[in-house]
Amino acid sequence: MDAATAATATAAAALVWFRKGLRVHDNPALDAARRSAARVYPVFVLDPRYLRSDPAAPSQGSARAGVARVRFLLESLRDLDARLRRLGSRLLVLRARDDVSDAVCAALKDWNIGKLCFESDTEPYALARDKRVTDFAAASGIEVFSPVSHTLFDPAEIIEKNGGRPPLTYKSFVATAGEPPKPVMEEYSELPPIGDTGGYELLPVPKLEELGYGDVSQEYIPPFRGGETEALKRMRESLQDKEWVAKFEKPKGDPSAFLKPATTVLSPYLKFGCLSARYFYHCIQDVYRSTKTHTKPPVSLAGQLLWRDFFYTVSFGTPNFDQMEGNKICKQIPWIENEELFVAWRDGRTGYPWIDAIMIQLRKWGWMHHLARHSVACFLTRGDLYIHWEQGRDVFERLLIDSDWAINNGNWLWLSCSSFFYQYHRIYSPISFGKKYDPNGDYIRHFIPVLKDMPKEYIYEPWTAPLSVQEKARCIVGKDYPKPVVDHEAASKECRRRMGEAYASNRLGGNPVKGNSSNSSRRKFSDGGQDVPDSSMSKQPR
DNA sequence: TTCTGGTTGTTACC
DNA sequence: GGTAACAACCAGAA
Repeated sequence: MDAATAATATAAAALVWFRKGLRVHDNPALDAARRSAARVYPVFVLDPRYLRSDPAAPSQGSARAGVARVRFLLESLRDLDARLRRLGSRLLVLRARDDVSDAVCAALKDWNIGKLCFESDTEPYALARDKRVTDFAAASGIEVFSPVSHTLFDPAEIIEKNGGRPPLTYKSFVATAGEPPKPVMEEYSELPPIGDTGGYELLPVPKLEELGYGDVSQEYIPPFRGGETEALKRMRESLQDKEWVAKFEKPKGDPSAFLKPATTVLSPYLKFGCLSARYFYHCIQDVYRSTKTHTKPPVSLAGQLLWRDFFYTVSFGTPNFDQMEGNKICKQIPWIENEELFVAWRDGRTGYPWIDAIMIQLRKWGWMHHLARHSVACFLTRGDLYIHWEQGRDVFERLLIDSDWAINNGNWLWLSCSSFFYQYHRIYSPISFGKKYDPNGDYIRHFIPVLKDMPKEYIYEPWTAPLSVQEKARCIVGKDYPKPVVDHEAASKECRRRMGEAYASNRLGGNPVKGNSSNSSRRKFSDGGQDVPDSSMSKQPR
């Protein structure tokens, strides 16, 4: 159903189910509810599976989310509640006993809801959850309105426009997508009141301390506060500097900048929907209209929002997108298993200060610059350790405050040269890449205090410092700070060799017996086989 | 079948 | 701050 039809339908009571989309502006689901019902119940359901403390997890938080992201979520909910209250409403925070969908269905029934409105969500977990609710609604005669408003475009529409498959390059995605719809930005001063909530106990948004994660050190508070209010303020501040916006080129940012990050840091707000991607996109276009020239996609600021939609679209149209096995766009690579090396990477103890500082920033802030993410992802996978990208993906997914299923998986596929990007001989140096931006090592000194007195000559390679220098800096390598877990020169060389081998066997792989070379120009999406290459391209068959 | 272009490598050299 | 060599990938277009 489109927005206009939704608006004309009337229902006595509507329930707006917030999940992502934690905002009032450009919120078509909320908009449809307020137009069509005399009473509107804005609901958020706390998911115990997402929030329950897990003492066995490698850092404070739940099994699925680190404390930084949980804090960001709670701040966002408090802000949403405050904004709804200014409109004469409030956020109804429910606690699911087990399954979130059960809690929603119960509320729909208990409050005699005639219309359910929620933002469409394309993640597999969300699709399964939402289907349980929409099935219940259909069986109960409850009208459902579920608009696309998390992304610029509707991923399903783009796939259809592209002939039933997702575009696999950014360029073809942009060509297919065209211009995004405009945001819904109508101002209004009040919402319909909430109705009778019966015997429901209405609790305020819980405090982080109430969730049982123990004492959360002040050290682990990221410098970004959650919520729509903060999102809009941050966006306006970023867009105020029109020259900066017009000249923005993503690959040129400084990954070591942390006091004033080189990007907008709006990603966590987009992740939770505190900021509408469409509103942001259109505000950027306004800035472009006021400047003589501006950068273009893929590197421009607007181009970054298109990247986001690109990954949403490919992830929606690719079965098993979040794993190697059964994923047709993913190279099959025999990654090695090495718990010791993996834990060293995860906990920021590789002995490479640039890598470790980034991983510590991740644990403390839940955010790092994009290129910093590249450095550590490359190091874990095809660059040095040759460990499975899914293991790194899990660490990022849990700890990042902007952790986003489609984008996180997409970037790990990219960085591990498993999909999208295939130039595996391009490897980030864990020494020179950071040094290029921050020769003094201020970033390292900030996140790894034990190295703060190491002279700049050695800060990226402390194991090369003479013992007298290490003693003077009160940092003995091997005691106060680890020795490198691998030799980058040798490890990266070996990784290149293995990647070459893996690629060759992917070309040979699939079903060389069944494969029909006369057919090979047609891309086969329906079976497991990849096209059979010209034998002169291949190494020895095995 | 062939060609082109691809957000974000490093080092050496000018 | 620019360029070439390094070794050589793929999807999409023609």
